[in-house]
Parts: sequence; C-alpha cells; structure tokens
Amino acid sequence: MQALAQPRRREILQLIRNNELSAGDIAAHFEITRPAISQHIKVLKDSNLVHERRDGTRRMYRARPEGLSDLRKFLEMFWDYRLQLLKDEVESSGQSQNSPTEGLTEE
Amino acid sequence: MQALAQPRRREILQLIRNNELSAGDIAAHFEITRPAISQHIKVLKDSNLVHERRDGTRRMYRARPEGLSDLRKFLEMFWDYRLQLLKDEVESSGQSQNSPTEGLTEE
DNA sequence: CACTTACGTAAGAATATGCTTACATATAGT
DNA sequence: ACTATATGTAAGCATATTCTTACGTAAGTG
Repeated sequence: MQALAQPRRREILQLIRNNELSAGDIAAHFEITRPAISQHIKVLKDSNLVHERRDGTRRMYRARPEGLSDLRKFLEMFWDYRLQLLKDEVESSGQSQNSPTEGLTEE
Repeated sequence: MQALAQPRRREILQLIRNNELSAGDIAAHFEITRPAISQHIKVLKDSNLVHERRDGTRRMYRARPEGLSDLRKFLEMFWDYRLQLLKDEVESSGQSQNSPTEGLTEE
C-alpha cells in the first residue's frame, strides 16, 4: 500500500502494465534520473508489484496484478464495496442489503 | 491514495467503519495525542474518506466507503482484477455477474 | 583482457510527513 | 458573561522519503 502511495510509482506501474520494459526504457519516460527509477522499482519489487526478468545486461520489468491482492483484500474487508452484494447473491441467493445503499450510491 | 498510505489513518478508518465516533473517542483508542488525530482526520476528510456531523461541541465521524471509489477505479483501470475477483469469490456457482453490480462488470 | 552497455547501490541534500506542545474557537451550562 | 468541554490550528522538531551525484557490478563485444 505504501508502495502505491507515491504517484511516480503508480506511473511506472501504468507503463509496465501491459508492456514489458527495460529499466532504461522506463527511465526514459520520466524527467528524473535512472537511479531514482531503480529505487522506485526496488520498492515495487519488494512489494511484489513487479516481476523482473534478466535478459543479458538488461532487466525487463512487468507489472504483477496479483501483487495488488492485498489492496483488494483491504477494500473487501473494510468496505465491502458492492462485493458483499455479489457474494450474498451467489452464496445465499438472497439477503443483499447489508448496507449497500447507505453510502455506495454515488457518481 | 496518499491518505491511505499511513497505517494510522487506516486504523482510524477501521474504527469508524461501522460506528460513528467523536474525535475524542477516536483519539482514546490510540497512544498519540488528540491534535495528531485531528490532523489525520483532516487528511481523511480532504480525501472524502470520512463524513463529519456536528453534534453540540462534538464532531462525529464516520467512514465514507464511496470515497474509496478512486481506489477501486485505479484497480479496475490498471489491472482489471475483476476477473480474478470473481474467480476468487464466486468460484463455486454460475457467474451472475451481469446485472446487479454495475461497477464490477464490464463497462 | 580492456571496454562498453545497462543497471543497481551508497551517501547525502532537500523536502515531506507525523508527531508534540501551546494556543484558538465554538458550543453548552451556570 | 464566565467557565468547562470538545475540538481544530499553528509552530516547530524528529524522522522518513525522494531525489541527486558518484561509484560498483554484471554481462556482452572487440
């Protein structure tokens, strides 16, 4: 969660969401220096949010969606944002009015 | 997102997830001083994560689940973890993920 | 073995964050 | 109006974070 707090790291994740990019390619998209990017990648790697593959002298990175499961669980546990609705419907096929209308109807 | 980066703020959110508590009640659950709590609440309020209701000299706070929609959108946009979500949570029966949850389905 | 390329790591500076104490404000009761 | 209660705000300190420059390391090329 702390890893995603920094906007720069979210941008990096966007970049390697679908494409697998080298560290240099990633750095080329930003104004900051390559070492700074390396440090951000390290944080993301330690949080299991990116996967590293070595290819010669290069290191290829790609986002790891599974790494977001903690974030997902946080949302599920503390605010059952519409998920509870789905769960109730499938499992009990009935009561799905936990508190869905009290705060979730916006936008 | 930045607001949720701080563990203390997540704890506060847990506390007022279901109960509506006054600022003092919230502060009583932690070791840190009341002003520190006030500052955390301010951050949460600015991020639309809590709702404030004034009651005499007290201010009652409660979590605002819909304030997490940005976080949800982040997850949906950058990794459509919805498939994984459905897989994990609804793996047993036939997926009826079409009608009831407008946010969890294809858009 | 040099030498280059691609990258990470170390050390430190600049800034942001989280906390404290002291003070301000707002409402209720006497 | 005065006092008490509940709470936010200001100023400042201590620590954490993010960046920079300088250096180290590992793999490919002549």
